[in-house]
Amino acid sequence: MQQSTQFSTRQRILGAAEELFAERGFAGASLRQVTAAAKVNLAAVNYHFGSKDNLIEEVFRRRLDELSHRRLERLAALEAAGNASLETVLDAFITPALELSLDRKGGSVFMRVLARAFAEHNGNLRTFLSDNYGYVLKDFAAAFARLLPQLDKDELYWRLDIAVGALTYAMADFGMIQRRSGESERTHREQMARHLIHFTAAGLRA
Amino acid sequence: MQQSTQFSTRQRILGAAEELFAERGFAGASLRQVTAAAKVNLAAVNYHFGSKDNLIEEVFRRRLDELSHRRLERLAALEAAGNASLETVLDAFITPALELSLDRKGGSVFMRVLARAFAEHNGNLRTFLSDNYGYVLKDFAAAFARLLPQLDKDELYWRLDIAVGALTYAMADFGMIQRRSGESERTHREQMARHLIHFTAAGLRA
DNA sequence: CCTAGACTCAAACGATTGTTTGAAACGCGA
DNA sequence: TCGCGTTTCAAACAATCGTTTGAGTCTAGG
Repeated sequence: MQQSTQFSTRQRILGAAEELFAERGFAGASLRQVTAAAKVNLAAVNYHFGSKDNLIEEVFRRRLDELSHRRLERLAALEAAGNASLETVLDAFITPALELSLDRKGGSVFMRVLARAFAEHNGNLRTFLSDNYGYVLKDFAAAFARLLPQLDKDELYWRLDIAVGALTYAMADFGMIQRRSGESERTHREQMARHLIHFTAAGLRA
Repeated sequence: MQQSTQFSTRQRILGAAEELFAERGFAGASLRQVTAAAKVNLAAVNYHFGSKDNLIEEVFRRRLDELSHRRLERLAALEAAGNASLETVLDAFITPALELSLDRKGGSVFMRVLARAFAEHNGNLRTFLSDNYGYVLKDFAAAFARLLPQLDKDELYWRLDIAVGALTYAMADFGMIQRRSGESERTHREQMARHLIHFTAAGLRA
């Protein structure tokens, strides 16, 4: 099924698809553009992934499997050490995403793709993400419920809903804030994570 | 240039385009789907709007002209009455959008389209919106700067960036919160606006 | 060396894309 | 009623879409 050279084609398609989906959307990026950017043959997509829809899902799977694991790992460590607070739990959610977007050349590419997925209000994609990675949000929601016992269930879910929105939007770098010249991408994103935790913790606590 | 019957075709195209853009994105919704939903001839789009790109811009213009006006109107009234606070200024920004999404059958349709526009990171659309409606955000930013004099410029812009993200995402109803059965669309959205103001004010103040 | 399976490739499939065309239908002022 | 500008219409344009095909190349195992 897989060989040594398979790394190349499969992985390059996923990388090119990720970037083009971020830039032009799922419908807006064609397989010809993807395969041209990846420098592979057009038919390679259907050979390795079966269809465009499967390719889209695989773009998410490649990142979200590890991202989800790291988030829950940090959350568990926090609870085990007994120093869970709004700030540390938010950090457990944000920092893995921050690292993911820092160890890649493009920066926040995948986070932008993820934000695009939220816009697909009804569709296979939302179902796919909810079915496969919904448990992560559920676990974090439970942690927040423990930290905010004074809020009733409705109140809590409203605030978490808004918090997820703020995180998604900010991590995707959709905002108007430009990186200051001389400031590195790393510094910029680390500052954003810091502000994001501060802002969101205050909103949840309010 | 315009006649009594022109209301029909032009306006029905805009309405159908708005709904299909919200549901499938700009690239994902074809002109044939739009004209079929609007029950007009395919060529009517290019006759009335010139091109698909122009149609997209017009979908925004139709709503944003009035929305921007109402937002600034409320903001000015607040400042004139001398009772500007974080909550009231946020209300001046949110309530007109709330009303817009309530007086239409589809609900939050246009707000979803607007959120899609933010995902088009580089493109004519971001430039178009920034050029034509950027002054609204600028005026509100100035109002917030007056209300938060203890924050330096950088700190303020970070927080506003995150706040805009939370507002955009929440108004587009991208979240996981489902309307409770028996609860009207109106009640649901009014509750959301209330929580949004509370959350965001706390985040800005933190 | 030879063969079987994994992989790549150019080419083509029918369907769909945005846009254009020219003629038909409409509606109002003269 | 006539005529003219506005609007609608079916049809077609070239281009591009996702997908399939079948022959080709490559490489590891016997």
